[in-house]
Amino acid sequence: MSLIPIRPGSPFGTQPERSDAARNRERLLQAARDLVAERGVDAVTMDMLACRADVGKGTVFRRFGSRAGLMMTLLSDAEAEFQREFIFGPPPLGPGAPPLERLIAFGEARIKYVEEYGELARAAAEHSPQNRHDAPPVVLWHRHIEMLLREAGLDRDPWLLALSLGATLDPERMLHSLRAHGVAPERLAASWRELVTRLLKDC
Amino acid sequence: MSLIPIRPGSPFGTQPERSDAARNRERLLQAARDLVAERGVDAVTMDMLACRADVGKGTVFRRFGSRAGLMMTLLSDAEAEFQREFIFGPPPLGPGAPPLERLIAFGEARIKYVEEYGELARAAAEHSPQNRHDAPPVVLWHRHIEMLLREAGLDRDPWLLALSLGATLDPERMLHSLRAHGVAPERLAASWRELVTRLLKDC
DNA sequence: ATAATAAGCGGACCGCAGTCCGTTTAGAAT
DNA sequence: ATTCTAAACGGACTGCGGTCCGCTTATTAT
Repeated sequence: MSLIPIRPGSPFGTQPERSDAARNRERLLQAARDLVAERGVDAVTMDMLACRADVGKGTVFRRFGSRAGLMMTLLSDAEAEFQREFIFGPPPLGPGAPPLERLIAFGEARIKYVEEYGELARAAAEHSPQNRHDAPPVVLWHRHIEMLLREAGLDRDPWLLALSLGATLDPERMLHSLRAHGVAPERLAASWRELVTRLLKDC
Repeated sequence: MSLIPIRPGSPFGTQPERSDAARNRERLLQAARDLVAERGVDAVTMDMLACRADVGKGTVFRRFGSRAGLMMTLLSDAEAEFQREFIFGPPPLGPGAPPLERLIAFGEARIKYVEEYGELARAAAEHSPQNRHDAPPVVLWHRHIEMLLREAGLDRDPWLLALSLGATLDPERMLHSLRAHGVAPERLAASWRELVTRLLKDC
């Protein structure tokens, strides 16, 4: 399902999960989606979730590891879809277009993603620089930007430059611009376009 | 003392703090510095601080408002010094040099700042997008970058562009590169130089 | 000196994320 | 069907940041 397996599911040799575990997982995911829908991401507590799903608290943490892990799980379908699009999808986001256009499209797609899932994404990164910067999806985005920079001929430490560009697209930061400062998404997109266009000029 | 008054001190008409309050503030700051020195920022808890300073927990929070507030207070001298340097100090960091050189110097200074105070700065921004992005010093850095961009002739939404550049210099992010990935500070500086140089080319 | 008062104080208390460990149970082996 | 065992479970417990509120005390006015 996800291109990068975010949670438990099924590495290879491992036997399938027990039936009660599967049932509880479904109950938990359903309850989590309901709670997020009716109260907002930030108001959902792990106790609340355990209670609503009618399981013990230990079960919640066994399943998701942490609050951030729960949020990642809730995001994983959207995340997988996003990954599919920029890896296999049609240009300009997917392969086929020149790198500058792909970069621009990548930024625009991220902005839309943050508009829709920003709160979840923020909660999925909270309380751990490790999760924030080295979670598999983040590393993948980073590598993708780095690859596009290389393709565009930017050979001076593209890894760090990709980190800088990634910082611009950070969910918390963009969310803050959008919500706290009322910046229009189109303006964010225009600024991103301007930024990468200038960066890649004459390479 | 600080150019931007970070904590309580003395707005104008307010009478000076009571003597016992002053004494407790000194005790708290001394205890906080000691604890940070001997156990590291992340290991210092508010209870621990209250206990070491021999005051009640309520007093700690009355003084600093939150853990982040405490860390900001511990940073305020270094922060004021940094502000002085890029506002009034000698070029290329201070006024007098061309904007590109000032930008480069600003990034370099921030990198040194993070090397020295990164953990404190990270802790000062934790648990609140509000504090992270709209704290007075952050706003000041942002304005400074924006001003330099304008001076350099970059007139397409310099406010948002400054936000992007600021994101690159974010303490948590740089700290993560430095510590978790072992990136040398000189490499960070070189990447920053490359980034802003390309951005300001042909303006 | 005494009284009045507001700032300051302390620590019990709360909510939340995350852990621990004794108990239950699904599913395999016989 | 019975036994076995490892996975799963549940909820009491811990640690931390942060709040609340009744008590204390420095300071000012009389």
